[in-house]
Amino acid sequence: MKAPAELTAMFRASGLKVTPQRQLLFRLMHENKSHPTAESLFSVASDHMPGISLRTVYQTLTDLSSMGELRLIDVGSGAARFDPNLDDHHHLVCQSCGDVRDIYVSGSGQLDVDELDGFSVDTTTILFHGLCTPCRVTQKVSSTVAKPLVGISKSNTSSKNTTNPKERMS
Amino acid sequence: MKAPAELTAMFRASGLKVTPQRQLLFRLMHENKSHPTAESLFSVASDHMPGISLRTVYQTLTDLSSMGELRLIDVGSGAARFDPNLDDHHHLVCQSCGDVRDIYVSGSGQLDVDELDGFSVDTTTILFHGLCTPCRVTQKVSSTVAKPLVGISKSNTSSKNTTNPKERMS
DNA sequence: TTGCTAATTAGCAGGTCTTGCGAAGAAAGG
DNA sequence: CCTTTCTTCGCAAGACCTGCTAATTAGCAA
Repeated sequence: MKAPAELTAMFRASGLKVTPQRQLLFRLMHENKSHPTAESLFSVASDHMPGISLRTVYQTLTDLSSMGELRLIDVGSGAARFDPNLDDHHHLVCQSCGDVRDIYVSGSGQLDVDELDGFSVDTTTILFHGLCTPCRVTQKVSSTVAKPLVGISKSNTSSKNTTNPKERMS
Repeated sequence: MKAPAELTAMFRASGLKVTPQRQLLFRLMHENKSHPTAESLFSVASDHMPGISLRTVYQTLTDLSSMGELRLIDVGSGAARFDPNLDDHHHLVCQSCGDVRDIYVSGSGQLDVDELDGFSVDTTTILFHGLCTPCRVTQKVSSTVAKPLVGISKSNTSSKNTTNPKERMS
């Protein structure tokens, strides 16, 4: 994703307005490696700008995605995540803490596939599910934790961050 | 996924009861290649057993998943899909009709990954997004269809199948 | 600066998908 | 046939996301 100043220019060039809310979100997402959900970004944004609306966060993230400045990723944990890294890369997902990390995979473009017959592939997404180092070290083999279909739910309503989507921002 | 008779034995051996609802769902899922959602399976099940509850379908699919007889797949279209194919395989997802097909990928186990440092990979899921043959033939290049974050929504309430999750069952 | 107009924000209602809960019902086993 | 325990149904509720609209504001021009 481009730097805030460039995004500002791009937005104005497209007839879109650059509001303080958008500028804040540009800054918070720029080089953000935490793969935040809309909700977790909202939480951080609220610290900088109390009163900002979750709706606005969704709106801006969606706008940036459709401009190609953000990649939307779905790791199956319930809520969509947003990634400003536009390189060709994939993701590591910790099954314990839910953390998501970028990973570069060589040769993923020419995976050897059987019986494609007629299907034309546009994009390939690869998710590696496993345990990150902190979680692997901490945990004994806690066996099959019957996990619900949807992701680990957070019951924090716009307050501080809890566990799952770790944020490390300015 | 095992055959209905075997599942019946397994369930009883675990102290679980084998109800007509479960037997029907065992049959409907056995060798089912359509990757149904709970809702679409419910729709088909309702034709065979009017009055069956969507709740029961969810319950049984979840049970089968945690017994390892069904794989839960999330192609990012909003609703979870269930796959009785337990082979090591991946999925082709048509961006136009939403259809999901199994695909066998050789060498996906030893993808060349950079900087794994410490992360231990348990499972790898690969999604190929593109167009299936029917959709590719039909469509002109309909450009960027601004697609919502959540999947194509269906407003059919437990009636016949509409478009998205195609069912071809007994 | 002032004024205009189109874009944006906030907030809430509503939609989709899934799970929690409890009363009524049914499968297993004696 | 009876008892125990698990299931089913149906509804309420929760999580996530989008539609709608009145009030506000950015950007531009005079």
